[in-house]
Amino acid sequence: MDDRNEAVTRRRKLNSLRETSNAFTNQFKRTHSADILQTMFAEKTKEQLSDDPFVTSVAGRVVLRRVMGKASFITLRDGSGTIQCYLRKDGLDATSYEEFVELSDLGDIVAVTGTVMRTNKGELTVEASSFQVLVKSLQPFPDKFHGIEDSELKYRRRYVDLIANDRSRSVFAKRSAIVKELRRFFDDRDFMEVETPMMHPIPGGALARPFTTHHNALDMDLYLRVAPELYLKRLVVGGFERVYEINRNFRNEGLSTRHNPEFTMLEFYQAYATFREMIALTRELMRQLTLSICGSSRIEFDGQVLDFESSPRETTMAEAVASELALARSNDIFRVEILRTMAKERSVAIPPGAGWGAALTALFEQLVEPKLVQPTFVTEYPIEVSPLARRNDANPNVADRFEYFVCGREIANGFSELNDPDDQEARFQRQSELLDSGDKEAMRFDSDFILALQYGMPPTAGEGIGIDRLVMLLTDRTTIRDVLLFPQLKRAPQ
RNA sequence: GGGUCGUUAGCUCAGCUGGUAGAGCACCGGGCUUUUAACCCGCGCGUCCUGGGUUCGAGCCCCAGACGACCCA
Repeated sequence: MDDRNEAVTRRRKLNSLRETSNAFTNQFKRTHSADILQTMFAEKTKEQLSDDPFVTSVAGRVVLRRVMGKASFITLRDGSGTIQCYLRKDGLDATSYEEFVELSDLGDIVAVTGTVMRTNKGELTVEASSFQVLVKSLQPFPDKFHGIEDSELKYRRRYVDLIANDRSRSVFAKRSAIVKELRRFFDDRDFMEVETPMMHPIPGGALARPFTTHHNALDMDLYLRVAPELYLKRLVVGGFERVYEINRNFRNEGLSTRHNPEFTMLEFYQAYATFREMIALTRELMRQLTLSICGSSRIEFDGQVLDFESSPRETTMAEAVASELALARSNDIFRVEILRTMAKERSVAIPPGAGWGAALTALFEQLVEPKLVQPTFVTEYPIEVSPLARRNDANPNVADRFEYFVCGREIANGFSELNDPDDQEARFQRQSELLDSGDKEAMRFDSDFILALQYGMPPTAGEGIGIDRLVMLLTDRTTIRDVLLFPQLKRAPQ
């Protein structure tokens, strides 16, 4: 029967509304948001409210609806929170109460004008003197208790998820707060926010496969950026000594609980600093962020308590891998044949042309990373896997670089920047050889960047922090899709 | 790319050994003027993801595919 089909009955109700009024009016003016009312009258008793009536106009989506014959309660949600409304047949004109009972539904956006009261159970409520449907919702409303559980529906129709699930709303509110807090942190330290190109003629700044596109008027292939790094360093050459950018990167890779093809990255660069200062800055940033966003520098993630107050652990990559492999002789960690043997024994895949550095890194990523639960800084990354980082003065095989891990996840990557144009040129050369031999993640030779370094870049340190993973950490979400408003999915069936 | 699990009413989910498809909420009808996931009575509204196959008979078994989740690479 059609009259049991909710979409049809809602459509019928809309038609009735169209007959008597402007069904999609924009003439209503609300005077208060839900949270303003809740704070204004938080301390007022039922008696105080009835002795001193306060008239208000509110509007929002009907998220709960309880009709009891000649009186009803609805809960409205607006952008700020919720407020209950009480509608009595005697308190409204007959047509308004009729419109409420017969033509409004869960999910409609409605307006209520009335006086603020408190119910017998103590809930702040607007007692309606007028009621109006502002927007008729034509789609059935999700389960009022369970909301939307189906992950596919959640991601494809995020708006429904946001309407139905408090948890989702709060994750994205927190995400916004985190980004705001990051800006404040860097602004307070005299960093300047900049925007650099998203479309690069030569992709660079990270070991990753880029997306390609084409500019018609210029008849020119372009790449969506994999990182802003090389442009930000050009700005440091130009004299902006502290810059940061929060923006999207694009990497043409698979999807997983930790990877989305487009993701948000914070990168910042500070002249006359070294990676040591970046480590200190990161530590302070994390302490402040956890405190302001989560209310404590001890937070829970995936069932584990993480401590951002105590001094973070620090280790070198070689130390970490050596201790994991329990090597008999300490020098073995520097011998690539030994590493290859150990990798084979533990079925760790080592890339074909890998030297010592790439082999060590592969072992590290697969054996050590997942075990770094408490905040940990890992230093002395091999030069082989660090084509843009400054060579260590004492050990030319490693870079003045660190990565920061929490709960087995890489949160940040920073280093003292390579500002020797000749060394950079040699590193690019090596990368383009790798590219030619089929490594799709290798970097391209960027001669304009070399030119920039030839003008002279002050000694500088820089760092990148993956915002999505940071948000996951601070909102206790184990999948990146839960912190992206519109995560990438396959094409919907049919 | 590989493995495992899932897809049943608008939503959340049951469905036995293969035998005419179920619940709660929502919807629809009735009652109810301070409710709180309101409650009470009545009503089950369906492309069982898609396409093949086996069978007298398939939501269930087999094959292929789509989408999703998790794990691995």
